[in-house]
Amino acid sequence: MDNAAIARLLAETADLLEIDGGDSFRIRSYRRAAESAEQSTVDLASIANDTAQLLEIPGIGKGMAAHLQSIVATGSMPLRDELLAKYGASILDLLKLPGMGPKTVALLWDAAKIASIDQLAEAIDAGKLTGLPRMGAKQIEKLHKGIDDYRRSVGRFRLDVAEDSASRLSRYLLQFVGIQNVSPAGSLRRGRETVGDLDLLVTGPACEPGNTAAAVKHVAAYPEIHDIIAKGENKVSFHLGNGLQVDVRLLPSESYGAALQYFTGSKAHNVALRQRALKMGYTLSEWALARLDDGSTVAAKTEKDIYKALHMDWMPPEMRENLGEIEAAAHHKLPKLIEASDLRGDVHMHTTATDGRNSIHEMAEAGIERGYQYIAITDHSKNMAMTNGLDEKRALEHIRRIREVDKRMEGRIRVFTGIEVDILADGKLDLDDEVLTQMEIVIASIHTRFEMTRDDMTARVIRAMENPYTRILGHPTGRLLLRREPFSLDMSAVLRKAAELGVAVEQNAAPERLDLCDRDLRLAKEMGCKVIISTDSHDTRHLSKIEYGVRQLRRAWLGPRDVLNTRTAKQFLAALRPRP
DNA sequence: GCCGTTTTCGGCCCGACTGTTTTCAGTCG
Repeated sequence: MDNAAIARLLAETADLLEIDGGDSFRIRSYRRAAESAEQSTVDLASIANDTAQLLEIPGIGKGMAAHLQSIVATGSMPLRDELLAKYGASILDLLKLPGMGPKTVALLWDAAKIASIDQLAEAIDAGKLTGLPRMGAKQIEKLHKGIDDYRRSVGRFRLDVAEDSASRLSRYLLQFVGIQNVSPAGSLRRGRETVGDLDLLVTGPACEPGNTAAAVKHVAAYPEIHDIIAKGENKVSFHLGNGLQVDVRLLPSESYGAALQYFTGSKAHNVALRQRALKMGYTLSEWALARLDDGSTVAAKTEKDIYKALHMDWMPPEMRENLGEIEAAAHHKLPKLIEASDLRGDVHMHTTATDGRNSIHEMAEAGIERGYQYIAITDHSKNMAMTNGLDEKRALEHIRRIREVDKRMEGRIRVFTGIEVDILADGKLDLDDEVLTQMEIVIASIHTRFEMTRDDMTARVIRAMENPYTRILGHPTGRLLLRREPFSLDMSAVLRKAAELGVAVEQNAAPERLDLCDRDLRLAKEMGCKVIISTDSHDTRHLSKIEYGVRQLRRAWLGPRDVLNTRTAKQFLAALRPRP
């Protein structure tokens, strides 16, 4: 069991305890232990026997150490089992609905023994919720919508989760001598923000026709398999423990390119490509591009061969959505897409001054390690009380410390002073101008999800951008993938205004955020809106998550010139809206 | 349940917003 799985069990226990009405400080200690487990760089399972070593981890005391040992030994712990027996596992799904916290779950349980989303939906339809305390019409409507959103998202997985599963499985598959190559295809390869299932293409001597039995057996013996759906000569389908469906296909190497092309998709791209092939007297399948008349193979071994035979340039998978890439490739006019290595700086991150886990200096060193020429320290402002947000006085002290570190780096990296200010209900920022005027980078972000109309929400964001100190609009849509829908915002009005004012819009690269979807990004490019990409990192490790945001930019055909932080430090500052 | 001690127990990030309250509880960040 890895640390992440242990952390999940502990967090789950905390949720259950909360529903059960347990002591809030006790609950918090379970949460902290979960966080600690997740963050820890030592493999907990391997040191579980050594109690002394466990106790060295912050947030782990005698009780928690015993829990950990139980988890590693049995896969669970008595307290969790007890609570699960009482409520059932699916009661935890209820907490995923917006506006639904432990108290409300407990209320629903006490009043109507509701313990799952399906039961809640039934109860709403039957009108059983009316009359319950704190359950007015609005609240019920909110839950109803939340259930709809939830049901739309089940069965999909975030890109980073799928990628993680894919790379672990790949490592396992490659242990087999006859397997030489494993490539993810499908929406994972195209860099979609969420994926429905995993397509892995496998080649090597053990994958040649008539010779696959041993390789199939190896695939089916993968320890993380939950249940096998189908097992044939060339394909094994199964679910992983986390519910992700995986299709592993064994392919002869001579049709590898055709298969990779076919299984990468998208469907729309493939349909258009096959039409093109037909017009040229060919037929395209997962096995090969072949002549229509005599069936002889024209190309099959690599994707490049196939596109070339269709008189096209090879294109990155992120572009394959039939949104003009076929014509562009045929006219040899594909744009150059941005790459992570083009970026010269990351300008949104937090430190221990607020809710980050590393110091200014550590973040700077991590920036250097990534090859950056500059970073910006942008901690939270006072309205974010929970994060220990900075008030005016602390913000000024913090700037002084940032400048000190900047000086101490002696040009190895520039460290910009900055702040992530909160946008209040009326669109004002929560810090005084005297402080903001000291900052090189002012990111204005919405953190509170107000129940307001689309027009009011849009006006609020625009008002915040009209503040002359705002240089960047931070995580503009507030979405959390598979958990929370974006704000109700008129995105084209926001982007138009940003372009007009010269405010840069942030693509938040964290894989659970990816604020701007490809459509928003295309819109931003069309309108000449400045775009920056950043990680909103709370620790040094998170800086590498920039890759996920970059893939989203690539899906919208953005090149290095379309993104401000591909520029040098000086050029970057000059490209931002001028300070008042 | 953890931590840091005042070695035996008290403290443990807090403020804004919403809906249903007629003065506040619950959720969120």
